[in-house]
Amino acid sequence: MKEQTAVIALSALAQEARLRVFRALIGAAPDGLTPGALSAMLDVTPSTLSFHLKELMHAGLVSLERDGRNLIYRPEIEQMNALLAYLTDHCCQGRGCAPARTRRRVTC
Amino acid sequence: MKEQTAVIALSALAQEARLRVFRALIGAAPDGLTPGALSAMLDVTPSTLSFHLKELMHAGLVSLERDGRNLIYRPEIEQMNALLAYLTDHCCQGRGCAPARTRRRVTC
DNA sequence: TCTATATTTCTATTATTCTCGAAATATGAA
DNA sequence: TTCATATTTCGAGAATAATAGAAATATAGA
Repeated sequence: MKEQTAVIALSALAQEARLRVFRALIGAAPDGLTPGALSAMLDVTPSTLSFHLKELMHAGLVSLERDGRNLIYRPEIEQMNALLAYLTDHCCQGRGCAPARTRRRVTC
Repeated sequence: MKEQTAVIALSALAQEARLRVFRALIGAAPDGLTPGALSAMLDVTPSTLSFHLKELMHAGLVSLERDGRNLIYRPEIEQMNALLAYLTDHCCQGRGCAPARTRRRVTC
């Protein structure tokens, strides 16, 4: 992962409403959630929610599928895993500390 | 980890200069680095660097020790691990996806 | 086609964050 | 105690991000 990509992904998560949205999507994976459901459960106005979902999309952290009248957002687990790896890579210059010896990955 | 703590930690990392500082400290763990060394290697003015280090301290992502005339900053690995866990917990409502079956942790 | 529902885009306002020079503080050494 | 080095704090300007109402768009069904 490039530095700029990581900054964009971290910025997307570094906001209360967006972090709630992302975690709600993680919890609802792999089914996903509609903006309407998210708006109701997180008490965010539709236009504000839409703004935040766009940020998460731009960061590659969520994906979107249309199902008839409904839109379904889901978390992009691989992007999340790439971000986690970026944050912990090269720990202790590779020597000694047994970084990433056990790795946190989400597989769904 | 509380939501607010996670937002603060993510905000601390969601900025190019601070992400570079944090990763430099991860790479230099467990020895740590002085502000002078960081300022030189990352080409950030001392006052700007100090502002960013304060943000990272506030987020609990780095710690500080004085050694005579030098200050030594180090990454707070446990806070980082807590953040990684917060981001991936409750994936798929615990069922099915084998989340965190293998966990990314940095141990130094 | 017309209507209702779901969601996004636009626009303006408000709020927050970043940057860096200058001044202040802390330490060790002469 | 005076000086030099290292770093932080202060302050103000510039840049970026968040919010939500109103209008636009897209879909499905009557």
